[in-house]
Amino acid sequence: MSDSRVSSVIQEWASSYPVPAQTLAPPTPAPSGSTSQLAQMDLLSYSQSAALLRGGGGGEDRVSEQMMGLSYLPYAASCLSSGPGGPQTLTRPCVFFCFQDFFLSPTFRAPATKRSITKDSAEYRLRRERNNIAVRKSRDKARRRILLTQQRALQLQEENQKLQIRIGQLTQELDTLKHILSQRPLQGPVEGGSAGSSI
Amino acid sequence: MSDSRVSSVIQEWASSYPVPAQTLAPPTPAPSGSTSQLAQMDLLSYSQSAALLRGGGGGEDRVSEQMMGLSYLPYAASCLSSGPGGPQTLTRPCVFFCFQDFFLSPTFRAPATKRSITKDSAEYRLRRERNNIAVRKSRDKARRRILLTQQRALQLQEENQKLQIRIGQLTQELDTLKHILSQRPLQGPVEGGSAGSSI
DNA sequence: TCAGATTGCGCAATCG
DNA sequence: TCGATTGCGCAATCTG
Repeated sequence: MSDSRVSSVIQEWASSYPVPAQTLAPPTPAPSGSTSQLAQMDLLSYSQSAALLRGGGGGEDRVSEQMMGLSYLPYAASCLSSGPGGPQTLTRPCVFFCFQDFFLSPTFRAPATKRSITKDSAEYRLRRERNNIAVRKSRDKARRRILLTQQRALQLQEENQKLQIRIGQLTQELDTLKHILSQRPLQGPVEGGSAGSSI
Repeated sequence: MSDSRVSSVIQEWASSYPVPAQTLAPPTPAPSGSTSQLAQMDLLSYSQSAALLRGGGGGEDRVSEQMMGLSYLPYAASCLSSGPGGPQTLTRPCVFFCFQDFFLSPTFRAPATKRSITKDSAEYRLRRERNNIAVRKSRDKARRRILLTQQRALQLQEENQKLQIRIGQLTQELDTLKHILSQRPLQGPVEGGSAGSSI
């Protein structure tokens, strides 16, 4: 059921020793043919692409537009996770490749916090459950946000129409008054009323 | 950005998300009931809740609001879907109930699509892969839609401010004209003499 | 009945 | 370290 992608050992190592992708991963994931589409995505570190996707509205649009037309095409097999039991293909092979010999050496000890991460462990289940709760919470939040935005757009549109109508009324009234004024000579010579025409 | 363009875009958007006006009202804060909140969700059939969630924006808001406080808590076991192999509880029993005798009768043959559904089968993998593609496509679409909605809301807000300013200008101009007219007798006072203020 | 489209969910990676 | 986000796959369901 669970599609574990990267072997847990490597996962531990990866999360424990975050290596700047741009420095250690001269990825160049062989942008040949079928894998090039994902390769583009990989050229951006997660933080970079995430920043584009989240904060920068325009940026998000740009990146999205680039991916939009192709992102739902089947992933290249090399980018897909292999079977749950089979050997895992790393998403960022370059990073791990360089150091896995060392980190997988017998002298290397995983940090204490990572030791108990086994799919069978209670620790793992606890973490998973906590994350699942966080995910549900986050998605609820997102749904509410989207809904509020939609409602706000609708309200703004309605208000917009009302304002347009109001402008039409005011304009017409203004025209009427201007017409009346144009028909009424300035006169006022009676008491020297200086009806200054300010308009 | 011209009004018409924004409006048309909004119209298009609104038509794809028809939200009854009354549902836009602020959601009622969910009557306090600890267990009733999830239960209420269950009382809605999938199609009903789906209709609310899709078409009725406000409805989704209501339902979501009710669940919001609890939805990210761990699901009760009874709320989880049964195992893939286990007997499925129909979400819309009313519909199928009426006909299940027929469809489950010996003379009824399970459709070909159901026969070959094994996780090992190529048919299964084919379907999964197609669905994965569809999912990616659908989510891309949703992302774009959300982005467009956000952008439209911003545009409408800006346009609204401009309209407000315009209304202020027109109102002031109107007041000025009215003032002028009030100061100016109804013309021809020389021979008419009846200078009645018409405004 | 069928195939694509949606949607809720869990997992893993990553962010903050 | 831990909750919050996000992309993804799965399964159930909807839709035309």
